[in-house]
Amino acid sequence: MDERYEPAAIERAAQGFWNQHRSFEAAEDPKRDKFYCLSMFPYPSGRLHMGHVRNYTIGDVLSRFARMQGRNVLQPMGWDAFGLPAENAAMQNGVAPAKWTRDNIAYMKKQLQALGFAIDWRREIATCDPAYYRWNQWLFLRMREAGIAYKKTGVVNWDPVDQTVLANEQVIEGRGWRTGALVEKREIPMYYLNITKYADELLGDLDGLGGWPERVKVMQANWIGRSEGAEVGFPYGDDVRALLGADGALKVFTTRADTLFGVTFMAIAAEHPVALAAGARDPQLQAFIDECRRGSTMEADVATMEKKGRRTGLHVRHPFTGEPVEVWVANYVLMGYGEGAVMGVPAHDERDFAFATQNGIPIRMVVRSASGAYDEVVAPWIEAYGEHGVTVNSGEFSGLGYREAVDAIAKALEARGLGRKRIQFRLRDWGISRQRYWGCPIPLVHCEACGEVPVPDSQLPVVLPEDLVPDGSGNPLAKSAAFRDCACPACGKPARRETDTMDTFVDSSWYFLRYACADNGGAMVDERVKYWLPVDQYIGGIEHAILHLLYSRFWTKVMRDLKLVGVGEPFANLLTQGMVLNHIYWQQPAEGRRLYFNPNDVDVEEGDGGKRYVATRDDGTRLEVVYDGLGTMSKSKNNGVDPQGLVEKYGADTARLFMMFTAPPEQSLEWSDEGVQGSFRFIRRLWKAVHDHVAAGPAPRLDVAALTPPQRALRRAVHQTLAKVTDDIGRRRTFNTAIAAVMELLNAIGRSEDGSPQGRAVAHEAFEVVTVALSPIVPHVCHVLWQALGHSTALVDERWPSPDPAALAQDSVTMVVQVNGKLRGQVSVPVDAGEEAIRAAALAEESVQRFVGGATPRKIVIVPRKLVNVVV
RNA sequence: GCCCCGGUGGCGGAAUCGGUAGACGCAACGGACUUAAAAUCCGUUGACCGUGAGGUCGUGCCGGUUCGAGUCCGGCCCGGGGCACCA
Repeated sequence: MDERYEPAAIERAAQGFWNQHRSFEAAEDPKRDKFYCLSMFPYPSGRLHMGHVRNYTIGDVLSRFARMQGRNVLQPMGWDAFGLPAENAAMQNGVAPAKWTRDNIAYMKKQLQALGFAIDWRREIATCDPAYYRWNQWLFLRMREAGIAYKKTGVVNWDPVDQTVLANEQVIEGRGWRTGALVEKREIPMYYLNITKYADELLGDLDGLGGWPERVKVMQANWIGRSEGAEVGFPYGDDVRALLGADGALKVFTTRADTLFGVTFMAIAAEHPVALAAGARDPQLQAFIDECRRGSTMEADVATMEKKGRRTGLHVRHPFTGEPVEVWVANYVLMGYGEGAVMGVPAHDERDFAFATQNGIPIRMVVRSASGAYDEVVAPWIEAYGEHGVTVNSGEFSGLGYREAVDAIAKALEARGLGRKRIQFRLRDWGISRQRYWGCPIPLVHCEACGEVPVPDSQLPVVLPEDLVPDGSGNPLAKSAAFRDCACPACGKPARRETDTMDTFVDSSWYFLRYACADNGGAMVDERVKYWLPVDQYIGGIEHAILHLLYSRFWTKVMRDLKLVGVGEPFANLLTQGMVLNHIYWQQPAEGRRLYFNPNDVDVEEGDGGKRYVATRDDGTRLEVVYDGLGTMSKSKNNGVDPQGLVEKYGADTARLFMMFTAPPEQSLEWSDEGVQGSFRFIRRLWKAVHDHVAAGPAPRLDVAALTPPQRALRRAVHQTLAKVTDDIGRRRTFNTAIAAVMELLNAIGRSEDGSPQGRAVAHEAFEVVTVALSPIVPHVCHVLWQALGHSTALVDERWPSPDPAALAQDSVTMVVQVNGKLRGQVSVPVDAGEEAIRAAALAEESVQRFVGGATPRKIVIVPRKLVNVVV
C-alpha cells in the first residue's frame, strides 16, 4: 500500500475492476428482491454541471447501499435529447442539432463514467434515437384511437416578424428575444392529451404514495385543484340574443353559488364568442380586445398585471330575479380555463371588489358575517367579506349557511335547467404540439381527399431528418419538401406530412419503462418491465415536482389502461434534491449589459467601509464588482463550476464526498472551494490512518471477552456508528450525518493510540467498518483500502454488516438534570435504574441542590435514559 | 398574484418522536515541526458578565401552548422553487 493517496491511480484501478467484472450489469431474476434506482436523465447540454453530479451521486450511494444489502439493483442512464437548446446552438454555430446533441452525449458520458457511477450502460437510451421515439408515435396513435389524444385550438406566443411560435423562455418582457417585436397571442390547432380525464385518479392516488415528500404531493394536489361548486347559466338578454342571432345562456362555474344574488356584473375573456361579436360592432371595444390579446400567456404575468375591463353594453339575465346584468370584457379572465366567463360578486370576492370599485359597479352584500366581523360591505376590502356566513338579501334563499345555500340554489337551478352542482379541476389538458424541429414528429398525414390520416404502424417511425439547421424563422420541417411531401397512407395520392413535433415532456414521461427493455425492437415494453417497475427510488430536482412527475404518472395510467404495464404509479419513492448554488458577481459598464464574473476570479477584501469585491480580468487588470448573493449555477450568471476540473484536481471520490457532506440532499447546496479541500483532506487522513495501521503488521484476532474498558468503549462507538450510518443512508437519506458519524469514529480511533494486540484488533475492526460504511459514497478509495486491510474479495460484492448487539450494550447512562427546564447538571445511573433511583440521584446532584434549595419539588419529569426536570 | 419550501455561530450545517442548541466540517487565531514555506499534528473559537467556579442571554420578528419550544399553534418579515412552450 502506497503511503500517499493518489486518487487518479486508485480510481483507474477500481473502475477497471468493475468494468472487467461487469459488476453493474443488471439481470432480471424473479427469485431476488429487485431495487430499481432511477435518477432523472440529463439534457445533453454540453458538459455535466454540479446539479448532475449531486443527483447522480445520491442515486449511486443508494444503489451501492442496496446492492450491498443483497438487492438486485438496476441503475440505468440515458439522455433527454430533444429540446430547444439544440436549436439555439444550431442558430449560433450553424451545426445541425443532431450532431451537436450526439457530440454532447459522447462527452458527458465520459464525464459520468469518470465519476464511477454503478450504471448498467448496456441499457442507455437517447430520446432522439428513432428506436426510442417510434414508441412515442406508436402510443400517440393508440391514444388517438382511444380518444385520449384529440385536437382543439390552443394559444401560443407569436412573433410577427420571424413568423414563428415562441417558447415562454423566448419572450422577454413581452417581446420576441431575437426580433424585439411585440409578441401576440395566436390560436392554432393543436393536439391535446386528456389528462383531466384522469384528474380524480391522479389526485386520489397521491394518498398511496407514502414514499413521496409531503410537499410534492401537496403541490400536485393544488395543481390538480379539485373544487366543488356549481355551474350557473345566465340567460342571454334581448341585446345578446339579437347580436348572436340565437338564444342561450352565458355559463360560468362558481364555488360560491351562495352569493348568486350578489352578482352585479359578468366578466368574459377577450376571446369569448360574445366578446368577439360585440367587438365587431364597437371599434373601441375591439381595440381593448386586441390589447388583451397581446401580452403574455403565462399565468404569473396574467395574475400580476393590472386588472382592466371594458363594458360591452350587453346584458344577461339573473337566473332567479331576471334582472339584467351587464357583461364586461376583462383581461384577467382566461378563455382556456373553465368557461371563459365568471360572475362578478364584488361584495364577497376580493378581485371582483377591486374591479367593481375601479369601474363604478354596484356592490351588493348577500352574506352576513358569522363572526360579526362586519355589518355592511364598504371599502377598503377586508378578508372577512370573503368568508362563509349566512345568506341575506337572497330572496327565498336568505337565512341559510354556506352549504345549505349552495345545495338549495343548485337544486333550484337544476329545476329551471340553468345549472347544476359540478366538480371542476384547475388542471387543464396537456397540449403536446410544438411548432419546432428538434422533437419527435407527430405521426399524421394531411390528405385533401381523406383528411387527417394516421401513419400506419408498419410505417413507423416517422423519422426526423437530422441534417436540417433552424434559422429562427419558423419550423424547418415545414420548409423541407423531402419531409413534408408524402403519399397519403389511405389513398396514395400526394399529401402533406404533419410538421409539428411533440412536447419533450412526452419523451420523459415513459423513459423509465424503456430502460427495462431498451433492446426490444419489436415492442414498446415487454415482460421485463413487469419485473423492474415500479421504480423503487426516483431522484431528481425539486423543480420537476409538478409537471414531469404528473405527466409521468398520467402516462403510466394510460399505458396501464391499454394493458401495456401492470402498475398505475411509476415511482414508489421520491427524493427531491436541492439546487447547487454559487455566489454571483457583476459589474455594470457605462453602456451595454451587465458583465458577470466567475467567483473564482473574485477576491474578497476587508476594507474600512465593509467588504470589497475585486475581480481579476483575463488581461490581468482588476475591477471592483457588486456581490449579488447566491443563485443557482448558470451560464448566464457565469457562476458555474465545471465538475471536470474538480475531478481532475481532486478525484471523483472528493467530488462525491463534498456533494454528500456539505448539505442534506433535499436542501440547496452552496459551492465552497474550501469545503472541497476539506473533503479531500479527510480522504487523505483516512488513507494515512489505514496505511499506518497496516504498516504495523497484521492485527491479531479480536477476542471480545478480553477487552479493556477503553477498548470496549471504542468498539461500542464502532458499532454505534455502523448502526447510525445504516439508518442514515437506508431510512433517513441524510448522507451528511452518516459521513459526520464516520469522521467522529475516525477521530476516536486516532485518539485511542492503543498498540496492544487487542487494541490493534479493535482498530482493525473499526477500519473495516469505516471502509464499508463509506464505500457507497467514496467507492474507489474504499475498494483499494478493503484490499489493503487484507481482503481478497471485492468490497462491491461484500454484504453490508449488522451491528453486534453485544458491542452496543452498556451498563450505565448519563442523564441530564434540569431545574425548571434549565440545564443544571448530569448524573450517571444504571441503565435499568427505576424512577425512584433516578429521582434520588437527580435530587442528590450538587448543583440541583443549590438551585432547588430547601424547596419541595412540585413535579419531577423523567424522560427515560435522557433527562430529569425538577420543577419547584 | 397563487401554490410549496426554507431562515440556527464568521461560514456549510447537526439536534431523527416536544427533552443537553451548535455534532461534523470550513474559516480564523495560538502553538509544535521546519533554515523557510507548504503539508501535517495539537489547542481555542455563539454573545455578554466574571480572575475563577459559575451565571445570564441566544435558533429571522411578534405573540401563544407546555414542566420544557430550533421543533407545535397564530400573525408578520426575508430568501428560494413552481405557475402549464426552459428542461
